[in-house]
Amino acid sequence: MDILSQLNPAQRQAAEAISGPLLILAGPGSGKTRVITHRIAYLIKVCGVSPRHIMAVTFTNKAAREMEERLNRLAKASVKELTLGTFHAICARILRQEGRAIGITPGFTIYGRDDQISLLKRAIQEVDLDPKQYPPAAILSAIGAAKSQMLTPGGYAQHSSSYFEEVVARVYERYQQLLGQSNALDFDDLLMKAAELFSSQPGVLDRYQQRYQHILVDEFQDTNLVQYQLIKLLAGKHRNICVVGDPDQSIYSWRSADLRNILSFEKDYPEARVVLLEQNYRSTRSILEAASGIIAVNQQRKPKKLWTDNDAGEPVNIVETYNEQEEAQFVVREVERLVAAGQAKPSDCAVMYRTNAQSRALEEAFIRYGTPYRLVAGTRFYERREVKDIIAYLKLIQNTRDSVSLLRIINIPQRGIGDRTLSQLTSWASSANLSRYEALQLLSSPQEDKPPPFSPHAARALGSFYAMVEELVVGSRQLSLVDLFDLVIRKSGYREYIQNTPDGEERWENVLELRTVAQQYGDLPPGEGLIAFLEGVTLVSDVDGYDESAGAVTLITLHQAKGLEFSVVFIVGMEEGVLPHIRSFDDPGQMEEERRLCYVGVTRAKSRVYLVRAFRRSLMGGNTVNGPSRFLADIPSQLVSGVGLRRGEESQIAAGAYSWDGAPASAFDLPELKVGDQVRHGWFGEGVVVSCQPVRDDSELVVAFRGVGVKKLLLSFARLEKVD
DNA sequence: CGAAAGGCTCTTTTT
DNA sequence: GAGCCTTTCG
Repeated sequence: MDILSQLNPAQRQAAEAISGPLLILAGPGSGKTRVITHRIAYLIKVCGVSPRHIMAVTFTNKAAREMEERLNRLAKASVKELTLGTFHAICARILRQEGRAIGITPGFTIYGRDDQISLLKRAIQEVDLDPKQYPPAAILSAIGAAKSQMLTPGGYAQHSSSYFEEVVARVYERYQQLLGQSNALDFDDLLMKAAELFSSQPGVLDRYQQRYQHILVDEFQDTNLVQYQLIKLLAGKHRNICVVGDPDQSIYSWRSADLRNILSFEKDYPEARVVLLEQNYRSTRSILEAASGIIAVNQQRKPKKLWTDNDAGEPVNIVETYNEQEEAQFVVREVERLVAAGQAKPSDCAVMYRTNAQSRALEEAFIRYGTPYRLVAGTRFYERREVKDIIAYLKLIQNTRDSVSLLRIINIPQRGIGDRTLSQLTSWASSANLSRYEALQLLSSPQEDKPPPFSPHAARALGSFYAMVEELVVGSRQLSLVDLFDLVIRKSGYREYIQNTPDGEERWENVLELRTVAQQYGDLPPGEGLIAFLEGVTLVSDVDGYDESAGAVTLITLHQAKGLEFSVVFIVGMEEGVLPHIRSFDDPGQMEEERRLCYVGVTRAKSRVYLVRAFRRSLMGGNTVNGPSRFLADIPSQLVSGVGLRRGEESQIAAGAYSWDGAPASAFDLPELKVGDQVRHGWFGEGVVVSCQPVRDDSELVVAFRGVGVKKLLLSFARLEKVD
């Protein structure tokens, strides 16, 4: 049987070139995932390579899971021994195994973004800086950038060339100390320490080089320097390294992803073969050409010629609405229309946006219309207070030095351990050179040479907290994860506590949902289950939970949409300041990235694309009027059809293509209106003009409609009729 | 010590 | 509009 028989010639070439370095430049929809899975299956089934000797790195856990499923089907062999996962997950595994060699305890805790921020706040305070003047988020991103270039605090300090960087250097150093005291590694440490391990321990490196005869990296355009170094080290012996990417889909530069990795690849591996995958199997020709029009404007790119055998399909729809509510309403109604016409199922449709905040208006509309939807990220399940609390308990049990978790829950539920007691504990512990938890331990044992500073009341509270955690720690050694979970709830009194807060029942439900997650680790031995669970909940990404079979419309950020595909794609917020985002305006490089983001969105679509913008949008409380996104102008006009466009743009519309609120689509003469005039609206009925404000080249009206209420409308858009 | 109220600052994207 | 922090009061 020929595993590769289903591939086109270029794909086949990419799958077969198993020895030596290989760079696959894969356009959107070109069957990239297909190539990777077939390549691995080919390695295993045809070339007889043991899965043990293969490492495949994906961008998300979900991608890893899917690849595993596909391989199980394709190779019909156990791929259990395959090393498959994200850089972070793979590095965490390696460090638990080998970290001792560079002073890392196997039971380390992984700090995610929120933990990082909270530890960073403390670090900033401890070097006597004001967290208000130096926002933790800004410092965190500087430290992250440093770590992605493998700069230690010392190394960073040497390079620092501005006052801010000197500040960062000081904070960075303290922050690393605090991490060490907590026996914790942050996200970026996972990569950096793994690279450090391999650079400093030739013996360890040698073993791993021996093992990984074949290495594959997906989404290579979004790797950063540490990640590049890691694979360079690992592939150093066999040099069978295959990287797959598309420079036009590089959208993570803010996370230190570096497109230069693709250039470096050809330099570091001069013998590398390059395969281009240019045939698109996903999209209609109109969609592909529209996307090409958008991306072609970028200067920093190699032109490439994507093509497809698919039909031209429908034009790309450009839609203007008045505000984000109407934008959302348009989306929902259009979905309903497509569904009713039998042209799509809800699950075929996705709504994409630049920022998470945009999902709110959409959600409200979906709820109001009763149309099923699924929000990919936003749920942010693991960011909920109650979920974080329980996880903090479990983290503390697993690693009692974890100061972030300890401080989070030491007084939740309230145990009478207030700020004062806490700062006493902190200074007492640090003067004795102990972790806070060790200090608690000392407090409850009789031999004290340093008298603890606490009031009897506080001492009792601390003592009973310590006793509780100790009991939980003991439990963790013998109980299954779920039993431990229940013990935590019982001993802490968390259920009663959370149920008495606002939205208590809903919060409790979330705790139970977390419990269900914990159940999935039931077959692991006690300690291992806990570590695996904690690692799982820390390294999850939002798309990981995304289930395409849910039968609902998908609401998703453009970033998360990378790698997915849908029949029908709505991109909302096609406005200057939103997409492209305002923060990219003064940086041409960032602007190019916004353009790539738009390109990623459009190329997710198989058959229909709607680019929707709102004339007015509320942003952070305020209101803004945004012009249409510059990207819209870069789509060849013959590929476009407009809906609900304002006057002056109507010429582009295929006449009568769409009338989305039942208003007569032909009434384009703008009536001259003044306060007090009677008007009729196709939707709201009759009303009276309350105010009339000029906005740009237009007028914004406030109209009181009989039996409907007061509405704000845009003159050119509302299609009002004057009633005499 | 803790709850409640008021004031402040941000809001890009995320493994 | 929300979350976070500080202040204030009981």
